[in-house]
Amino acid sequence: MTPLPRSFYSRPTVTVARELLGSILCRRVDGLTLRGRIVETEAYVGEGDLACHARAGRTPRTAPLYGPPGIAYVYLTYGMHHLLNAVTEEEGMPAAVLLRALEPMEGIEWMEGARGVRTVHHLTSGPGKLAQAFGLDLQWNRADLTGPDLWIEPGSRVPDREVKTSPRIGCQSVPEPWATIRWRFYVASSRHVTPGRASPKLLVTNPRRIGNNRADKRRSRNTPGR
DNA sequence: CAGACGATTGCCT
DNA sequence: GGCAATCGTCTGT
Repeated sequence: MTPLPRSFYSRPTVTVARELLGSILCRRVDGLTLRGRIVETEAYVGEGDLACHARAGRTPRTAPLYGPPGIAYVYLTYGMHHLLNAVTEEEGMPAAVLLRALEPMEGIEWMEGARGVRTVHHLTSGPGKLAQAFGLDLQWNRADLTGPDLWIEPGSRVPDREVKTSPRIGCQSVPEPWATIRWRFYVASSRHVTPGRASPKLLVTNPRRIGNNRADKRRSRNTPGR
């Protein structure tokens, strides 16, 4: 099929994150094509976004974020998981869309071999899982997403009523408003979106009780800055 | 050059 | 729900 053109990525990152839902991530490998429908994404937008790696400016690791739109930004996290991003906006503007979940379509056996699992709903339901299922590692950093080895092609458009948003997963420790801005996009009806992790104890406090008990009131008196 | 830290996952109780 | 795994990258000495 025809890959999405570079101009697709050369737009506001939040728009690209929304529009990538329903598109198909593809890789040509071992004489076959892997395909998965994108059902979950997150936008990371520039040095001012304190959840974005570019918050520290241009470093050897973040350099691809400053590169041309339509290339891959792949990095290793927790020493073992690779995460795949599509670089967006014009060259020089560090921003990207993190691919968080796919629905496997083609090459499922190959993905199962790469993942070491056979349960299809655990194959690509997470950013680390989908990179592993597609055999992507640091060697794919800066790879051209307009093909011919790795590319994203148009799928069927996901209607607005199917698209939901939430804060980005794993960004709860960054300063506001970046922790709660709803820059995660996912297909509501998909069973392949990530379940997400339970929030840390202090953040799951019943909202009706925040600031409504003695301990909280004493705390706020003693530490007015918080 | 030592030390801290993840845009996560899977296994444990 | 808790927590360990594991290493590239960044920071500060």
